[in-house]
Amino acid sequence: MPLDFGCNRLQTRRRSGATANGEEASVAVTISDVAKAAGVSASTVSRALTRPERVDAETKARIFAEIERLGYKVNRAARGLVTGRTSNLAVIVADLANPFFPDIVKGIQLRAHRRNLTTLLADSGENPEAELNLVGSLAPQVDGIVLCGSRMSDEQLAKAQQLAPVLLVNRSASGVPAVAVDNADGMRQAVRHLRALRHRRIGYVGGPTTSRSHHDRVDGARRAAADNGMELIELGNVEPSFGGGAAAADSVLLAEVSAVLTYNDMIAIGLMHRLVGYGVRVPDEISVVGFDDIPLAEMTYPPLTTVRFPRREAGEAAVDRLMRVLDGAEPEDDAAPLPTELVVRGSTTRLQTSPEGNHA
Amino acid sequence: MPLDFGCNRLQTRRRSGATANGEEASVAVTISDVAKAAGVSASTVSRALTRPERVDAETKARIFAEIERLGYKVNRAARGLVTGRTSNLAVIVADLANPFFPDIVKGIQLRAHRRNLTTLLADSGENPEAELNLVGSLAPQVDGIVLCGSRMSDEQLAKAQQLAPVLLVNRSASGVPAVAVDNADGMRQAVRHLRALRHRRIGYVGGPTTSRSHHDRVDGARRAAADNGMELIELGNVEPSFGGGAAAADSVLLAEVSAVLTYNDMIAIGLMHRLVGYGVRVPDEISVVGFDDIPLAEMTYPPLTTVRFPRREAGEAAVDRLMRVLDGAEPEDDAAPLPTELVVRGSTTRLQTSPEGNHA
DNA sequence: GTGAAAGCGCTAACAG
DNA sequence: CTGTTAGCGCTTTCAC
Repeated sequence: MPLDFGCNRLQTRRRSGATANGEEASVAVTISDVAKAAGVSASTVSRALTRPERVDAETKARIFAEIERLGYKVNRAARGLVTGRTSNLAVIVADLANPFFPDIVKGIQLRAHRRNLTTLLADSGENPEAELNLVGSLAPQVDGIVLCGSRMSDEQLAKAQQLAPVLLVNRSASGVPAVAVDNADGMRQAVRHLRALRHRRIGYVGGPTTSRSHHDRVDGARRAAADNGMELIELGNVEPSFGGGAAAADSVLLAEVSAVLTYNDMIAIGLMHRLVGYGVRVPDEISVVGFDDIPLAEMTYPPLTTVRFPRREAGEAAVDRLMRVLDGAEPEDDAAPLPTELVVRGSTTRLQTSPEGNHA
Repeated sequence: MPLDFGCNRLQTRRRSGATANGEEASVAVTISDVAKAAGVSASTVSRALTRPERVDAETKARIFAEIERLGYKVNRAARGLVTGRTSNLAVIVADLANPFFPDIVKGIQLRAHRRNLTTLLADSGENPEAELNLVGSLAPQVDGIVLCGSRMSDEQLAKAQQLAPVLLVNRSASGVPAVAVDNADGMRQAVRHLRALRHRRIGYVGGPTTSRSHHDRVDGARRAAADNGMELIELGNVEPSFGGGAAAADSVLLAEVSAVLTYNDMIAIGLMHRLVGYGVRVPDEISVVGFDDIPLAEMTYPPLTTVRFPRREAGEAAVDRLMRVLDGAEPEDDAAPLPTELVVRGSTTRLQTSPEGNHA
């Protein structure tokens, strides 16, 4: 654990004698500058900021006028020092470049901003150890940490929890608050969709077996297939990436299914890409369905039918939930999972009844 | 988990008697805890952390042992309060979901982490006003701000600069430090590539006219076309998005060019998508070249020939440069622009000499 | 080489 | 309703 050997010198930016007309005010106006200008004490200014109702309306007006004029901004670090609340929120994502995450982060920021929280973002590079280290170094500076797509083991997660209040997005572990998404239901919708399009024998290309959502998804698919009297051929597990999807193309073809479900969009896209390379026509010869509805999904050719994962909503829920936990709520009061939703685009089509019914 | 002793409000997380084997250590060990444990004063511990060479080796060893044992972490907010340095860096990006930005952010984080800086990330949603507001709210908490793809006007930028040291990535404005990328040279390489493939009459689909990089790119293309005796047909300007590219397809076809350069990859991808939809074969009937080399570029069919924009490097350079500025360097000492690099993939091909030389 | 003291900007009792 | 006081955790003179 690398210790921090502090920084060298360097000057703070300082105010430069805020003149009467406030033109000169350069930076770092403090609460006592405001107090002096408004002819009150620092505590009154502080109170005006934190408990406005306990301050005389007129005084308050004067204070806010000065705040405005001087361009005063509270120093959150100083405030945090005394309140014990940093008003900072850390977000750790597995890989920022993975199109799955940005919208979650945006959702988090949206809510955080609304609650006057600042977000510290870090990227673990899919590395569980790095992730835990990040938790360690971020923990002291934040009120809580949102882990998106955490790769940590349950033990590591437990350690992380000792360091700071933690909230999981799309992952679950007993005793750790989380925001869940209804993955199984998404798969159910996808299967039902294929059923409606007359498919009966379908494939499933799985994702990382270590991933909770993989299990939720495959279970959902199995159950739905059974419920609809369909045959589900499981085609193994691949990396949840473009390359992983491409690699699955042969198995898909070999399985002679008329449609294939995938763990996620990246797999679906890689798969379609390879299929197209083979000269297989999607969706005429084979329908494919993704999961997540990442932005890419509508840019492929044909556009991908997929299940929307409510990313922004999950991000928003994450900060709401985390704040509730900080305010003492039970981790157990598990809210209902966020709903998923099938998005039909061009990569699925109705199966012809006759086996050789496909003509270009 | 959150034990709330009678104390009405939130309690700070506190230590709970770190035992010899350090298992109990919960949180918030302070410098004086360490001092006490090591039998020295707080200032000595502080010194050991910030100026190790001024502390007796043996004492130091004892101190570090306790730091380790107790799991002490410096409270950066408290340190910042006295040093005037927050050790925080803000990054504001136009749109996190734009695949162009994540790698820049990663580069920034990499360097920031190495320098023991924490990154605060914010997304301006492409909105200049929101961006300025973010600068305002982030400024007091950071040592400097990196603006990636800033949408602010020069005036807004000037205001921002009053609030905190600012550094621009891939944008320039006089008096504002920036890390530049050699956009013009990238276009030169692209044009040269097409020339080598026998193309003579090529198109250029432009991006936002307000964007500096658009101008650099189109200028580079013009100059290179002239230098190589080629005809460059400018096909107007579109949104730098998938949709913008698709919208440009008709103009491209009408222009009867054998190859087309685009402002960026998203445009190129949208364009190819639409072209494929029309039944136009890429690259056999028309070659297309993107710019940026976003991850998507190698996932299209065919994979996109493009110019790599050194995003990670730009991010790294950004924090280096910003720190140098903070240490008093001149904003003018403009380093050389970062180099770009042509990446040849499948969307360009050699033009047949005979007009009807194309067979599938 | 080390400790004592002061204070960064702010909030939180507690008086008044 | 408002001012005074104390102190959050840390660094930094300044003595010793």
